[in-house]
Amino acid sequence: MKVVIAEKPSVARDLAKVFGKTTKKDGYIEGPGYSFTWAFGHLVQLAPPEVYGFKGWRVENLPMLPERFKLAVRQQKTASGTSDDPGVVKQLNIIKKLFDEATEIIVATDAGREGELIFRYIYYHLKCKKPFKRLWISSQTDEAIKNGFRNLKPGTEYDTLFFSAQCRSESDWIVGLNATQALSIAAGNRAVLSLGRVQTPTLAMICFRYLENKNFKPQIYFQVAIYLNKDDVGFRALSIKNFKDEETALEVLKKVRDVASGDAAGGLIQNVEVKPRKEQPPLLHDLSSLQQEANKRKGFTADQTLSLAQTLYESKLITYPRTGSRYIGEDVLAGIPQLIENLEHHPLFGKQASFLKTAKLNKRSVNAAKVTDHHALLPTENVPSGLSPDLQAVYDLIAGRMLEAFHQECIKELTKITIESGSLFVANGTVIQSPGWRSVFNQKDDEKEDEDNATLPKVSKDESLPIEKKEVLEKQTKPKALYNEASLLKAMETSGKEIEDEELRQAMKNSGLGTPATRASIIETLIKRDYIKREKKLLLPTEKGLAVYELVKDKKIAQAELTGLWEKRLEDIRTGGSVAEFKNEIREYTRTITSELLEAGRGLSGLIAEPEPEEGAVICPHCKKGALRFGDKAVSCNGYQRGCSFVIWRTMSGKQLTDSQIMELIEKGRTSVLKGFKSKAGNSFDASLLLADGKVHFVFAPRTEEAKQ
DNA sequence: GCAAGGTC
Repeated sequence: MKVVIAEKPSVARDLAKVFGKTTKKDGYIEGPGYSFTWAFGHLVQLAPPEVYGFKGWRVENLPMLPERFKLAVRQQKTASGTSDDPGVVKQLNIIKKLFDEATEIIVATDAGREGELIFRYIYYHLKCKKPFKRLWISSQTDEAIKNGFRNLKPGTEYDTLFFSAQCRSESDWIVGLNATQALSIAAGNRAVLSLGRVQTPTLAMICFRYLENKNFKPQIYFQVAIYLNKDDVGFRALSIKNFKDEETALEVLKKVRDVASGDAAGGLIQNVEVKPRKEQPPLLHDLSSLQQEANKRKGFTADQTLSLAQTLYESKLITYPRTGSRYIGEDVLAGIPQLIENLEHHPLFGKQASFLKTAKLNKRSVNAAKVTDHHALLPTENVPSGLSPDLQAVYDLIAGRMLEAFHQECIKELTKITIESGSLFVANGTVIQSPGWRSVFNQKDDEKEDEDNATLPKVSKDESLPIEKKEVLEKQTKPKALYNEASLLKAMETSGKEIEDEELRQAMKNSGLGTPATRASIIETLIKRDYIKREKKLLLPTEKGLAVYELVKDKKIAQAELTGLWEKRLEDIRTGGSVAEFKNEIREYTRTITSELLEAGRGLSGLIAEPEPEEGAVICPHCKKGALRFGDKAVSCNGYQRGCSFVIWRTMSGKQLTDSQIMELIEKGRTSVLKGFKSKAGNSFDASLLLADGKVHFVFAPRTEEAKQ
């Protein structure tokens, strides 16, 4: 029997379908001659530092540079700490059993670097030795799948891809964990001050923009506006020049031949320029553009949108959401007319669907070469009903975008009228002649220029019009806007470089910060660390975030370019370049940044405030701070983290345990230490949570002999 | 108690 392993259940199902009759089993699907199993993303990952004996967060451990990395089962967090995720363990056992029985292993994880890593980590963790073949497809249509199975590649052809993936993974571990511990320890170990290749440049972007905005000195300038009229259609024209001081503007104003100054038609039309402009429809959505749109229109956070999209995906209403491509291939295009027809009764854009059914489809979003692991977001053939408003909103953004993307161009007419009246003035106007794709949502332009006239009358050269009013306008230059989630996601895609052009932005994506699947969680991490906060729609740095930024802003770890540099090297490795060289450089860099941060981070200690104890929290009598909560089951003093040399204890019932009672429980083996450890010195503990007689006790005890005195 | 990456 051949065993096929996919990255996720949905792909395994798609593959199995092609082979005809299949039976669903626990954790895999059985078909004729094949079994199809799956992972759920990374089931196996790099082991945490403790596994190498790096206990606690201590200077002596740094830098942590494992010679050979170890793998561990993905962890889950529970009230009593972290442990192997039972769902993952179960699936790994199923995979192991299938691999053991297999005559051939076929790797069908996503066709990309991380897909390769997902499989290899599982394979090496299970100590499997069987050779494997690789299925490499970028589309899940029956034809593509069949073709892929006819053209399986030897697994070894992807060894260098694995090496590059492994380097990415290990380098993020080494740099991220060491930098995080170094900064946190230096600042007094009172809070986690995390740093990483992606999160720190992201924080830097937010802080830089915030400071730039705050320190912006607006320049005041003046413009002269005149108001003309023809056939009862009024419009406004502005002086071509801006003026630094009001006096000059007033002089220009004075020369304007308005009606009040006795000139019945003092505005001489010097020139009329009419230009048509075609506006292509937007591309189909990828996750990032969906998140941006949902943030702009509905105020959803990136994280909310991802989770709503995941729900729609699990309900089989939309295609795979964590895609980074905004294109589809010809094969998918074949199914689009049906998808459009399905929307005919949609209350918002049923009409447009009906129209599009008979129109020629715009092929701008069709480009198989730009489809990577997954194609752009589309609705599926299933028609939803009774969705919650939020789910419906996200569904509508995806379905509506599909209509837009295949719709016709929007044709606009740009008119520019130049008027002479003492000096030169210009009136701009935009008229939509054929809305095309814009009729789907009937949305105005994003950047509506306030200098534009909604309507302009027909005027001709050398005509003279009355000027009904004139005035001096005082204006200010504006700073760049603070980031919100939409603009931050956009900036992350292009490493902070501002690129308006959609296609150019697509091209830059490969060197962007993070991936579509991880950006939302990066933002959430920065919030969790108290580096940034949401204020209405804006993302603003906190004091802590700014302090960390100040400290690291000139270091490589805060530069978006670091990712670009790594990517270049990883690509070298994929094509056969030296792995050892890159690894050595990363280690060397880690040594440098670790010692720099240990030194520099000391300046932060005063800035990291203690969190206020929560309402009803247990207060440690020694350090007078609130104890940590483990769900509703347990609390524990976190004294050793904040320099309190005592760890305190209380049982659930309020009964105090003495040191000797604790020792007795441990010695009798009736207690298991869930967190921390007991030292050989007897009553010296690092433990904070004990289980005895099936009851949870919170035990606070002196950590060392010295502390007891 | 840490990274970034994947996905339920």
